[in-house]
Amino acid sequence: MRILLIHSDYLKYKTKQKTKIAEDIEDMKKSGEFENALVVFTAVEKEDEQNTGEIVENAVSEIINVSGQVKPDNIIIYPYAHLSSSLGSPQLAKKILENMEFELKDNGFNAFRIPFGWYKSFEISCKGHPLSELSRTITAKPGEEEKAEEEPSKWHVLSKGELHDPNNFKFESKDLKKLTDYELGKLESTGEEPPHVKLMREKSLADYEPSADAGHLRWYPKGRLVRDLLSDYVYNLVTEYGAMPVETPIMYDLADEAIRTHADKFGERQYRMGTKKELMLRFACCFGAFRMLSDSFLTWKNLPVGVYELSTYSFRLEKRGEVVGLKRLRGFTMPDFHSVCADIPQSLEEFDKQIDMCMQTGKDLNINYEAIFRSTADFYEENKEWVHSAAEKIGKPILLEILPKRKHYWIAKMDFAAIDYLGRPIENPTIQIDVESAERFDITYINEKEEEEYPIIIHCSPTGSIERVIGSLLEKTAIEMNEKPPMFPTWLSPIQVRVIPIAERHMDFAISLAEELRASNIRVDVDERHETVGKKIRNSATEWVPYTIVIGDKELESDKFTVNIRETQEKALMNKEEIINRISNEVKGMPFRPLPLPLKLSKRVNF
RNA sequence: GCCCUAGUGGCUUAGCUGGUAGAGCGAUGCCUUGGUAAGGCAUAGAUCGGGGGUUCGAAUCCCCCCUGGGGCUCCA
Repeated sequence: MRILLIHSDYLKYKTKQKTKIAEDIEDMKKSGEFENALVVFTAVEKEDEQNTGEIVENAVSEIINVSGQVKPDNIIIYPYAHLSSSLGSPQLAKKILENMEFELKDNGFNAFRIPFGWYKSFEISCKGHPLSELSRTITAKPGEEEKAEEEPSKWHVLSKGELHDPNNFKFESKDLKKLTDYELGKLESTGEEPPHVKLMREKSLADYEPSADAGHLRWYPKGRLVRDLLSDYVYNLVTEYGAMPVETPIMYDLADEAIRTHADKFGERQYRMGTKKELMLRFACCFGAFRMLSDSFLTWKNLPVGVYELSTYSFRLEKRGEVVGLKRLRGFTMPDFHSVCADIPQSLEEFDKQIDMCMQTGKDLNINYEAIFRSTADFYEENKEWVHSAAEKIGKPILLEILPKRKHYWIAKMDFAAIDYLGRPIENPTIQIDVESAERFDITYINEKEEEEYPIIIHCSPTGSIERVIGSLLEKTAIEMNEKPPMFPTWLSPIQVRVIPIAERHMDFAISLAEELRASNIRVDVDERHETVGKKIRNSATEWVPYTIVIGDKELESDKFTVNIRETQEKALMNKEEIINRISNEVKGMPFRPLPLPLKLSKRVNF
């Protein structure tokens, strides 16, 4: 509930015209005038409907509090819808306002309620003292009993078809142990900053943009390249799986009932725009995908069918203190894949394939995932065998959460998490079986009996957000720092080969070598600055360049080059073909994009 | 959002209880044309996060705000 309190010399009002939701009133209530009045403009909001008693109580106590300070003769409850962008239903709103009036009278105040649902003219004279204009947001604190009643989830470790108590399980995987501790709230924090935050800036990938909102990043050319490569990777993966890439708007009109209901599930964590139309920014691709699917004609022959979109961007108004680095953003890019399945059995088949797809990304990106399977108790009981076989696909113990009752739109989901340097999970891929949205968005298909039916929808993000993938890769370099030099895999390295000419006379040769490598789809650059070889080698290393080639007199004479290999820290003698073959082999099957930077380092901008 | 903590050239930072900012890296210029993780010299670059206050005088003390980090809570 939103209220605006005006302490006025007088308030005059007159009803003019009825609206559809107008209450019936006696003639004497059609106009009125009140002196020394505390006018409480009030908007009842959607969320107030959960707990009307508490809302009335809190609103009244706030009004009494203010009136104790300004000492008005009258308190006027004035229904004023324009204070909120998320109004509750008129019937309930009226009821709440009536109760407020009653409570105030009961407390001995001269309270009066202005008629609801009429167009009214009014005139108010604000006193203008410091407390004469106040606004308040009234919320119902969640009742203690209500919280206590909610049954907690049951946690297990599922290993080789058997359930174990997480508190006594002998963990072989440190990562699963950490994930379990985190989920059960047992993880102790060291209070450090995750190392990827520093790395993303140091490597000129991304940085905070203080002129935007918190949690929105600027991406420098190298970072943009890495994002694009990962996007290409997911695109190739899901299209191979059969998904159809689409693109949908990033904002939606909350006047649409289905959009509004789906959006309201997200609560305060969304961006809303106070434009003429009440718009929200999407927090996932669901809105566009569902609207597209509900407008398309589906038959059982089409199913299962999937649409895929890379959400550049999704927006979530995460709480201020939760926004950190690449791990949790307010604007992020999420591969979002929705597949429509005829029924539960078909959705389980799809789920299995999507587990394979998520596992594949772990392999391709070389990120270790630990898995959590979550489902309602009902779903688990009915599909125990399938759950266990799905868990088997992970090939190691997983965490299992059984929720006593369904509280979200999904009945079963699997989340995959990477573990960061500080031992905390970064939630990456996810698969969810959604049993609510088809009906809400009126997505139907024609079954074999020619009847219209609601399908099951699976949400899947095979990698999780692109930013989190980059974050996980950076965290991994920090974790492995002592075992090997930090770097990206070659296919993701913004610069794959650096050519270093020793003196001026080696320049032409170096450039032509670079151009030949570039022609073989290798991202190569030339450090032709007037610096010592030692310094250029060092620079190349701090930029994590996998291959560095020094060109001097010897190289002009022979066809062999001395190549510094970052991964093994070896110096190898290779000819041009060997270099090209080695790199092509290393990046095989992975996307390629050309170097989006000047070939010559002297031309390069320092971000 | 709440609690704790921090903010000094592009980056890393020195600056004790108030006296008007010092360095390294980087950048630019000159010298060096060199063989595998920092060559030498010089120059430029700072409204000390912003606003207000206390004071003869504030990077330093006080208040408000912004931004970063950590914690709580939360991630349908």
